[in-house]
Amino acid sequence: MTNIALDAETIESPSLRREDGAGQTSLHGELLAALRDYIVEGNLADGARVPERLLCNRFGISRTPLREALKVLAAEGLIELLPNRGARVRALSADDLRELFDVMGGLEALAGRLACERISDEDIAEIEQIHHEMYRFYLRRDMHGYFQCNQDIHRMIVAAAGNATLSATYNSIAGRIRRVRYSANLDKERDRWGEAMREHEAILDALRRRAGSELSDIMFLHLRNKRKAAQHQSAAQTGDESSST
Amino acid sequence: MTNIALDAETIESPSLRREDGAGQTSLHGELLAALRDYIVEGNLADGARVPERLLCNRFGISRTPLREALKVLAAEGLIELLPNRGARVRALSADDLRELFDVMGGLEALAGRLACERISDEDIAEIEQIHHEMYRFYLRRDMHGYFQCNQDIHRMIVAAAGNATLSATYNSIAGRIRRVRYSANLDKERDRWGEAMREHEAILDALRRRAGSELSDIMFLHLRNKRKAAQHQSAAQTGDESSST
DNA sequence: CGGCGATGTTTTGCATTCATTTTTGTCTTT
DNA sequence: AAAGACAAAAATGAATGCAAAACATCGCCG
Repeated sequence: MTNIALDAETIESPSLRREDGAGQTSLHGELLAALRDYIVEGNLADGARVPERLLCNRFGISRTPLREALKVLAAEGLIELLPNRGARVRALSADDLRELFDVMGGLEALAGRLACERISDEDIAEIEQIHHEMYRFYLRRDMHGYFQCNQDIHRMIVAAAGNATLSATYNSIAGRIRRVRYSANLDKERDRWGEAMREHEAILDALRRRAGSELSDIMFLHLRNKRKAAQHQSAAQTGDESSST
Repeated sequence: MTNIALDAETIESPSLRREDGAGQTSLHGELLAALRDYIVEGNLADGARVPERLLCNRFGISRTPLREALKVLAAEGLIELLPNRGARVRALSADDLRELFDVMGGLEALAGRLACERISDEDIAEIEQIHHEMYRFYLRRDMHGYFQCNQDIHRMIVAAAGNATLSATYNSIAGRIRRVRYSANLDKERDRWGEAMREHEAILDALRRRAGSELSDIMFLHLRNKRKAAQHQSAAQTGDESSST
């Protein structure tokens, strides 16, 4: 009776692990997360239509729960629904990226401000530790490690804000941005790298002093600079590669 | 063949106007908006279960599109889905309100900052006009008119930020907050009223000077004070009414 | 008399079905 | 040969059907 028998052995059920141990994971929630990852990880090209039938087989479910998940993803802004023409992966225009980065900057600015109000010395110490680790990666020119630490720090600041609504909103925006590939050649932006390190120093300094308003500014500008770097690189990719001004 | 004939004349189709004129309104979108309004406007009590069958009749649709809309509203945070136990209207705890107000403050702070970067003199003049109108309402102690202008100003600043993603996020958060009833006896908070007016003066001043960072601070603190007022009042309502300290 | 378990009803979640719409492929016409 | 028209095929959007879970009612036993 299952729809699994449709195309014989088409089914790999790539995700959808039904771990019922701790959290009640209500197929819908699982599927939603799986499908979101599937799209965020770039398994579908920009603007491509979302193949319902295929995904149904892929995840071993019928169209109803899949379509429910699609509506949610559309509300999140990850895909768009064209009436009678199905769902498309939403391609991010340069303007969309500008918007997303700025909103992300606003949310991080808020996170910094709130974090100053309630962060403990221990949490600051923990962030400092990651920061030093990140610095070592920076000295070693280890992009991957640096990037990891960088993300951890930002995540920790958002967490330190103690605001679940903020975290959820932040994650949603971050997920949408994550779709774009900052093809790892950030090496070209060596200057930016050093600048980013200095900004992180300033972030830590403001955090230590619990200077909320100040940290808020720094966080926003930090993201603004990140945005500029991303835009610059994006332009360099789509345009000619040689003209580095 | 319509399912309208279910319970004879039960159908009033309270919303769901199918205006096909300009925008393609894809039943799903219509239903989503209608259902959101239905809940935001308080037609269902806090924590009440969302009656699928009833709403299907109410809107003249089957369970499938309704359930799709419910998933989206759950993702938005307006309702919560309990596995195998349907949807409940999400009751906002004091902590939820704190979070929502702070996020709203962060978003308005961002809106102010961005608005300073790109707002035109004409738009500022327009805001000033509303501001003066609001001031007249304030002098006349006309709560309703004041409140209307107030909201208009905040909306205009968000719009002036020129960031659709920000607007969407802002509207989502604002919608969730709107569920709580600031039962119109804000009169009790006369002091706060004057304070709010002064804050709005400062907002306009910063906006005129395009002092983004400064405006950002003011906006956040403005919302923070609003939050305090709301919390204070909420406490007064749930607790004893007489102790106005 | 109160707590507990069985049984029938309702509700939920998902699969399936059905009516439209869109898309594709072919054929005709100029 | 290109453009348009038509028809077949597929996909979409919504309704309905069905198994399982929750809920309620009632009888049973302590």
